[in-house]
Amino acid sequence: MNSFRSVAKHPIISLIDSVTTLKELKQIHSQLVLNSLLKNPHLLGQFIATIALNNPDNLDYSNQVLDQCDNPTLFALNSMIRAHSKGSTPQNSFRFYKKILQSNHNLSPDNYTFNFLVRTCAQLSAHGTGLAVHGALIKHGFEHDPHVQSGLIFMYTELGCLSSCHKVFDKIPEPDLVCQTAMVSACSKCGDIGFARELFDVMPMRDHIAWNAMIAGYAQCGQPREALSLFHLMQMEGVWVNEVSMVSVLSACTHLGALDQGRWAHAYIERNKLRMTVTLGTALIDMYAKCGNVNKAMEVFWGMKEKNVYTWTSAMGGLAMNGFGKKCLELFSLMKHDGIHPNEITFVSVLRGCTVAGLVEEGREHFESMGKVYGLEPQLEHYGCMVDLYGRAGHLDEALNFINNMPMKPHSGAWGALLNACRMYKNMKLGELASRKLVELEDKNHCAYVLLSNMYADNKNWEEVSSVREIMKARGLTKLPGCSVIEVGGEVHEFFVGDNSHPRYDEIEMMMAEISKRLRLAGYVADTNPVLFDIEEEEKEDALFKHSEKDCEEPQDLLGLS
DNA sequence: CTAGGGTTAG
Repeated sequence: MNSFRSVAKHPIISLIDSVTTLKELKQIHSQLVLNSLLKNPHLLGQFIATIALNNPDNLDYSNQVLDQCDNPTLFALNSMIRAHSKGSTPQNSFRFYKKILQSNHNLSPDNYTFNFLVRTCAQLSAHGTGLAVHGALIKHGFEHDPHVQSGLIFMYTELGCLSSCHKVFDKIPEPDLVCQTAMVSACSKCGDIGFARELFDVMPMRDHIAWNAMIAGYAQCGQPREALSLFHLMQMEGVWVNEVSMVSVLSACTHLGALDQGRWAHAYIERNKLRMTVTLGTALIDMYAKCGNVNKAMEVFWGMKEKNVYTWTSAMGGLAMNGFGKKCLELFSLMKHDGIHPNEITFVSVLRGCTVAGLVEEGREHFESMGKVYGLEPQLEHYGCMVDLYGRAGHLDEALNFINNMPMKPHSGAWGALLNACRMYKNMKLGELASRKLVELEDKNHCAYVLLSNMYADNKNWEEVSSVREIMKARGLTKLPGCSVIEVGGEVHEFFVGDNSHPRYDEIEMMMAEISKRLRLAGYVADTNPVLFDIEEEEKEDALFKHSEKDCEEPQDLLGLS
């Protein structure tokens, strides 16, 4: 009996798990070769699996080892497909699938092979290939393997193909918990949250992952209240809550602007000693920053031992959103210094930081660097940010020039940013052009009409104002009222413009008057320019005082950056 | 000796 046939890991293989450097790995490799241990195909398979799965983002070495071997086992090849499906080069999975098919040692793909391959297709969003793999696995008879089935549902979810998810799911006579949860997730991610909930409600057994999937579904599809109420139910039913649940809860609080509930969630995490994962920390930072407590967001940020590109991007975006442009850019430098590579979304935060700091030239340089230094292709969002950057700085011609030189068709975001800038700087001519373009792109967009009519109002051109209003009426558009949301004692209150329906409106109005008085005493003077046309001058100032955002200077030494 | 469902930044 060959001792290498035993099921247990060879001690040398176990050693690799603790190896971190390539140098050490090579030493172990040469030891194995010197002792002829790698001639044993099972040990070679274990070796390859271990080094590949430990470094899925750099598979050069395991590729080399495998290529030197002329009779790799199915286990070794499956491990290579698996590692590639998890890493940064999933397309290479297919090389090993071919090796299985072309093997002269009578290998044929098994259920593991297809499970990993399906994940590769999901990772690549490769629709055609996904269909081909689906066909191949049916041909090889693995259609009824539950692991493969849940993998297929996951793949079609990533491909955005809900009807295919249904086709797979409906063919399963008795779908298990995992397939059911995958289907709940598929429906909520592909836009059918109602059916997701129906499925969830009729599940005979629901574990904490099923609950997490349903709560995440609500949080992701813009129904944060439902997410929170389902979380409440989850606690009532005594289901195990973990850090994944809390990420969705925080995300729901963020979308509601519910700082008190967000604080409660933070306290809950600490009280129950949940693991502060990178994802959870990032969700906390995002919640605090977007609910307006940027200092607390940064406190969480600095307290995190491990940070990834999401964490940094989130903190930078939060700083920019709260008006701390320079701090945002300082953080960008620190992030690069820490060896974290920025991605497309990071640059959205960077460009916003430049915009709020008014750093036009620096913004342009960062934009240029995306392609030249980081190999990232600017997307529509980045072009929109650049128009905003030029526009808010008053460089309207450059903003227009930028739009005209975009390599793709300018979207409403670009024209909208220009229109907004035209109003800020009272450029009627350009403003008319921008709003015309905006209406061409989406003729049901209120913003174009409203901004344009406000511009005419600024100019006291009342005839044009009413003509825009007439057009809006003719096209069935009435202005959506602006809405502010505030949360008090766990209850969320909404206020629309001119809305006095709140039960405690009188008290609120008295308090607002008091705040306004103190603001005036403190020297705050309302800027009445960018305000709606149809109210009188004193009324305008009154309306402005009730608006919640006030421009303020960047406070110093607040954010632990200096 | 390998595998499946849930989480974060625009």
